[in-house]
Amino acid sequence: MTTIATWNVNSLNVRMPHLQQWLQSAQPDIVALQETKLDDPKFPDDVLASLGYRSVFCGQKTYNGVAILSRKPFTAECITAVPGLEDEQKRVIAATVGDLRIVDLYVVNGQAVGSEKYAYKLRWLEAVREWLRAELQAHPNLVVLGDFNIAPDDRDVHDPAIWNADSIHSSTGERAALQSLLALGLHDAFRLKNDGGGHFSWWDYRMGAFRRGLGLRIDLILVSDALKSRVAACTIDREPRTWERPSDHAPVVLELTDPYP
DNA sequence: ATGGTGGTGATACCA
Repeated sequence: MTTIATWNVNSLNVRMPHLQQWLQSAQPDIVALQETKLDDPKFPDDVLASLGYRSVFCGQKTYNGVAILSRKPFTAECITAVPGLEDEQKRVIAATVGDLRIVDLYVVNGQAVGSEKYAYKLRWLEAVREWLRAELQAHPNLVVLGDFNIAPDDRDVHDPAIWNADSIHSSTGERAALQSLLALGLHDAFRLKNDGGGHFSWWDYRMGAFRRGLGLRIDLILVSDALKSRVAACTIDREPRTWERPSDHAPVVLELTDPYP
């Protein structure tokens, strides 16, 4: 079995103790991180190495920043930008581990429907789609995971009246953009194993949202056609969200059976 | 009804 996780840590500086504790208890093979908020020289790759994880990372100060951790060696140079997209923001990293291609995304938040940041979100997702089209051609065993900042459908929001067609994270345009990624031949791994609503990966820090169960499922793991039959489980680990000074996101964990033979 | 919380870093900005 291979365990692959995604977690928006909202500052790796602050969350390093949480990450260490979680790595030790969950024992994932591969972890995609978002919002590390660290310049590359400050990335704690030595500490992670002492815990048994190699890392590749692409960060900046204060905002954004992504990384992939792996117990097994990376077997190709990593990519840290969307080909052909002009973008200062460090939001993507792709790496290869064994027979798996891993693409880690920190999708643009988008602020509000109709804003400039919303337009940037949709433009960015279009460029990512064209990149993923090429990645799929080159790497049939593709996992695309991260903070998508999009709740795929109404089961993925606590209140569809609040999170509606005009709200950021659930708008018609964002959901269409996500569907066009899936149309490349990708599958929302969580939905391969769970049908119901009320499963969330993010809760606002404000108004006791976590305690009251008011969340969204916006952290996703997508798998290619070739990997679909290897998905054994996909779960959201809410426990780290209960810890003191938590990230506002919970880790999402995919379990893949090993290829036969 | 606005502000409610948190990270960064020193003041607003982003989420």
